[in-house]
Amino acid sequence: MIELPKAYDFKEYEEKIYQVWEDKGYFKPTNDPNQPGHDPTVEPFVIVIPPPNVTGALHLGHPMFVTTEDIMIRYHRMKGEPTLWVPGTDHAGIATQLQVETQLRKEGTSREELGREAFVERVWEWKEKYGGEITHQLRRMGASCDWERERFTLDEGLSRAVREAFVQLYEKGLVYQGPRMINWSPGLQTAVSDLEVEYSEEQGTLYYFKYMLADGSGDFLPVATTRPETIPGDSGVAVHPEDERYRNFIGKEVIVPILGRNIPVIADDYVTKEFGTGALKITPGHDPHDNEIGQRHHLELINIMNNDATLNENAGPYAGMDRFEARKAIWTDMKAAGLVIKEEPYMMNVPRTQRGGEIVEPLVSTQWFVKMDSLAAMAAESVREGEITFVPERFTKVFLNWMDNIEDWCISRQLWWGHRIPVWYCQDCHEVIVARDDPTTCTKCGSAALKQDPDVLDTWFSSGLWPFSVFGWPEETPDYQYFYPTSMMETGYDIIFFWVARMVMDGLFFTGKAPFHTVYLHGMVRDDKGQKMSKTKNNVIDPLVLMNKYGTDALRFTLVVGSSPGNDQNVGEKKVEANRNFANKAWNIGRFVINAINNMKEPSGDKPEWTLADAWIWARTKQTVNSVNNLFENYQFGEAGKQVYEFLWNDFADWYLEASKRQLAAGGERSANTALILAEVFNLMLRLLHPFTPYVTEALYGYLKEACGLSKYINTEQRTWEEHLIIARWPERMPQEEWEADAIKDFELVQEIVRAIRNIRSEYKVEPRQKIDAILVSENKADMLKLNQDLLVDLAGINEETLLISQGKTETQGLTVVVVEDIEIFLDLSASTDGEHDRQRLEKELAEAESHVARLEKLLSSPFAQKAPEKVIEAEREKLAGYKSSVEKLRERLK
RNA sequence: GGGCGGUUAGCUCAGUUGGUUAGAGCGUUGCGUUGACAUCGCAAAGGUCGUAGGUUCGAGUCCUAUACCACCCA
Repeated sequence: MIELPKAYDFKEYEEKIYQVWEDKGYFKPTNDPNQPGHDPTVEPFVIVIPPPNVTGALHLGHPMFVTTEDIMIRYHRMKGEPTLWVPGTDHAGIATQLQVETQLRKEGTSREELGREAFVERVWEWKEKYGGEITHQLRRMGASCDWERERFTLDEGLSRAVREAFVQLYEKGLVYQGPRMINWSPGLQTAVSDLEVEYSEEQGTLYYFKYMLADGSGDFLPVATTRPETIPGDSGVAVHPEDERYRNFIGKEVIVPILGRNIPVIADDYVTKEFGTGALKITPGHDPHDNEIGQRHHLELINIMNNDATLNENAGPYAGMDRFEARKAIWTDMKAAGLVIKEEPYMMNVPRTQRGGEIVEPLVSTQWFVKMDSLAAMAAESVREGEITFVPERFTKVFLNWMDNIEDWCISRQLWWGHRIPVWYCQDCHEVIVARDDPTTCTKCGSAALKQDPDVLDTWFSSGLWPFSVFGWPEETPDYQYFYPTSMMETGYDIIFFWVARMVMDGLFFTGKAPFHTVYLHGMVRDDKGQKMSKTKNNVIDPLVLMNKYGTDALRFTLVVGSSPGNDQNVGEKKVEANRNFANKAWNIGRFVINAINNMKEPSGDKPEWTLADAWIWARTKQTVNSVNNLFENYQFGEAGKQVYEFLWNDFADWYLEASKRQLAAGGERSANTALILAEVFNLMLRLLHPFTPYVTEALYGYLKEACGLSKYINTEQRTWEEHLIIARWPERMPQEEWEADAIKDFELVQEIVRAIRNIRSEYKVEPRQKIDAILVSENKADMLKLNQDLLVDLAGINEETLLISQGKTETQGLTVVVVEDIEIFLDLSASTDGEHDRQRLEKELAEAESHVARLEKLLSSPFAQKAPEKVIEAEREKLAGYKSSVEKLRERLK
């Protein structure tokens, strides 16, 4: 006999269950292409994980994506499809390098002191030690991915893919090296891509000063800037060609303050006349817009900055100063020289690095770039052609807009941790060699004096290849052939450009195929007030804390239920607690069901009629199964989870379980059949719920299966009992049958009657235990109610001995009446009744019913009755009839 | 400047082919523990669905305008 404890203790189950799943190999795909008997025609469902970075800083975004992806994976696995979820992590160049550098600093050393080789070795050691942390947590979250296929972006195979990709791009002229304006991070000492720069609105100052004319006339052009330290790099001053104020300055020369160089005044309609003074200093070396203007007007490009953000010799007297120091110094000097007009406070957009947050310096530097226009065009076309669809759909536009306005991608990083750029420079003949395999001699002059480019590639360069590199590309492995292209890319909308865009471009370019057909983007997780979580706000919720306190299932359910795709999600501890309660509710429903099976009596052999409650719960079960299937097919997981929740709690537990108690006690076939229905409905619901809350459902399934197997009276052949729920068959749609609508309608009427009586009991403060005498009078429903009088007795606390259900008038003197449609319910509340109060209540009910009658009569005499579909009109007519008979009965009572 | 999302109960949010009394969780109020569940049950209060127009027999749902909030891109 199976007996469950009173409450679900997730700590007892989670780890064990995960271990069983993994040991049994359930995470591995069926129809494995590496095994004999593989059938290539069966389409698999495949997700490659958006690789979290190895630094392993866990946040709620992780359980968010794990839950969403795991739901899809478990659903497809239960549907019997070959299902594969490939896990892995990326090497996160900057983040990881920073971690290790911090560690080194604590040890009193540095990466420079260690040297490149020793440093990289240290990072690998670090990765071995801490890199498993994040994957360990993914397991805790219940991620059912195939750990034997786990990948890391710096693995040998993936590194080969990166090299292959680089070389191919180079050979096709899509990778080039050159001096271009990039974003330089002085603290990290590396270039970063445009996407890695974030702009923050910050209070700054707008400095107004004089650009003196070189002709000695004493005239000047007033110029405003937020960055006076870049003045030494100025090579022109621009005004709008139609600006009357400055028209006669165009073509003249002005003198760079302090440095005394002469530079031209040019006209360009980029200049906004209304901004500042309407005259713009042009620093082509240190501002992306100025750079463009500079190119248009062939202005000199002057680099005034060193890599550590100090000024260089081109800055004259300011050489050696830090950029912010120089800002003060030059302004002081200009004040002294009488060149300053004024300063005013100004909100400016400050570019900062995503990582570290220091101010990024735009400057011209020699870096490697990927030429994006042709790649982006391919990606955009693929999306426009519908080869890739977005869920929610609105992200299509975001994606296309980015693709249509793409800039070349700076892929070199001045880091040591990452994929080294496969480019060698011959020290003798200066030949540039780009190769798949490390060359030993120069291809041109044969010299062995080769030096590899010191830089590494942007981490995202390898992430873009991830959907196929994980399968062994460029090798045509069985995995690659079978599992690629994948099915689904699921990730947060914040990285649509980082990952999704690059994966699409790379997939199309390198494999000729879109890497997935669907992109599902989830929203950001915020705190319970809708604030972005951040360390500075101190509102970060640690998923581990939640999981330890409420269990994994509760957290998973919280993250996905009650939100819709692509929308941000507020998470507070209260919600997780509520869902922990739901897991416990499911547990206790299971306890009850299993207990019912344990106590089954030997059936008499007669075929039992189904009760109304039986018919109703089965009809509702089918509705739920069908609806959940629809919702899953439309990626509406939140709504699907909610419907199962509501079915289990409101229909199954609150009503059917209560109704079943007497049926179970009845013995014979009635009892046996009730136990079977309980078991079957619960079984189906466990299956629907499993993708959301895998642990508690798996535990319950095990007990249910065992209980059914132990019962002498359950023919276990009637249902397939798969060994574990994780691989149990998903409940497919069940066609609706004729009887269902009536069963639902009748049961709902019973529910209404029960609720009405409960309300009266509550209103009149009748003790819950006290049975009350009742008479029900109904012309049309008396027979149905008689059949189901047990329900009224049990659920509404009616005295079974005295209950009278009749079709016509009976003696009801002194009884309190409640009306539900055409049913009059007379209750003996003589102990607590109050004539006046009663009258008021009935008048209130009458008024309400009358207002409905009036409303519906008006509606049905309006054009609605001609134009609306017959089904809708009929429903309204029925309602009207119900209210009309209520009104009639109530009026009679009030006479 | 362009774009996207949001505005529904005290709070946080659902509400996907428009169907006519708008839902949940939490919170609040009242009652209740001898076998599924106090991690609970029963009941109650609480909403002119941002505003103004429009389409329609019918609008929280579609269209237009507008206000506010948030985000993305430049």
